[in-house]
Amino acid sequence: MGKIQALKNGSRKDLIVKNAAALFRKKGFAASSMRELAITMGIEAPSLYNHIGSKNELLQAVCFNVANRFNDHLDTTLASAATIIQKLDNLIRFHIRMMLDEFDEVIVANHEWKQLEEPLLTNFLSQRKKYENRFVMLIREGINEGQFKNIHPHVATLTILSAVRGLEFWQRHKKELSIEELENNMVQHLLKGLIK
Amino acid sequence: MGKIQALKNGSRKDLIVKNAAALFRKKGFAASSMRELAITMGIEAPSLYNHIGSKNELLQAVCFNVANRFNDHLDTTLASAATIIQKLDNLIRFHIRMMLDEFDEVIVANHEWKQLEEPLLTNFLSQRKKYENRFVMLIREGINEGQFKNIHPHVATLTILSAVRGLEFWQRHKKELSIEELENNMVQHLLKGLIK
DNA sequence: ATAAAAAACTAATAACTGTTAGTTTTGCAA
DNA sequence: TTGCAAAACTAACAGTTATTAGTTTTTTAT
Repeated sequence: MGKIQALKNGSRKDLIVKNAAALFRKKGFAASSMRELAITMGIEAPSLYNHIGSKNELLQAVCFNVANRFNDHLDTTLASAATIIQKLDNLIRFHIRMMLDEFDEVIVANHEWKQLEEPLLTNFLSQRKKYENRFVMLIREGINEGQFKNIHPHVATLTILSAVRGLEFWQRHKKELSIEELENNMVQHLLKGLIK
Repeated sequence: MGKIQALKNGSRKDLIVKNAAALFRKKGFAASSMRELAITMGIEAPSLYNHIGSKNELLQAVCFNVANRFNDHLDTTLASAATIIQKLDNLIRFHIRMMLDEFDEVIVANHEWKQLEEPLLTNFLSQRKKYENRFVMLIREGINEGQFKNIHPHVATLTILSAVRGLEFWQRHKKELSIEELENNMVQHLLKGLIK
């Protein structure tokens, strides 16, 4: 068997991580075996260990890559000169695009973080809590400035982030709606409501 | 070791299913072992098989119990004399209460249905699709009658159902808000929006 | 008290798990 | 063409898994 093909940009390890994300999403982390992952690469399971350290390391790579992407975007958005509503709009749209563009990775990070090992599990959870708190503060700011309704900011944050996460089930209607239309529909619903 | 204690109402099997739901929620189905489950019952793993047929049967019980609860409630709600908005309000509040009251079971059904075996996997998914379609039709009806904004009804359905499912992360703020206040906040956000 | 049924136990198995050690093959640079 | 590093291979392991078979204990009903 010949060597596996590398991506144009990225090491062989990156390709393994990408295939792992796809496999973990379909079957779940614990129900996925290294032998199955090896098949997607066209090699034997032990050969994977020329490129990676362990199965758990693959999950870590996926989860923290996703976390970093979200954290970086939140940094730049909150630091921008946009209005509160523009910032929130921007954040929602970014979450939607991440769900669609990095489908496997984001879903794995959302579903399988429980299987991370300490101290990474604690690290991941505290990062997520911090992210959520900054989101809450933005909404609280909007309430204080009189632009948002007096909705409990934790509830509003949960509602928004969860609604977007639900896009993992969107695949069925991809053709009916463009990404931009999808974004507009969700943003309108979450910001202005369903009732006329 | 004596016999395990039965619930006041319910067989020993029901208690096993209940403990299984709690275990599966905490660790995930595939990462949970029958030995761990046996420990929660205070017995040895093989003794479980005096009451149940297989590990997978436990997952089936959890998933289809939840599905039946939701289907039954949807039946009665849609058949009621309430207005469209009242029906939708009613459905959202039921989902919220199910998330809080049947925490373990609903989360397991939402997360671990992938591990169901055929033909039950297909059965479960078609039930869920059917449920979702009836939800979509209710919203479409509201749009046609001019009560709802012209939001793509599949998107609105996804937004509402996903937002509520996110209550699996709510535990942290339980004390700050009563269940009724939580319901009111979420319903207002999902029906009337965040922006004033 | 006794018989029957329910439910616990111990021992064992075959399949599968992630991972290692050691060896051979491959592909690129000289 | 040759040498070397990267990356594949085979064989194997120690541990865990769900589950079965067979036996003993416990509870229930008469």
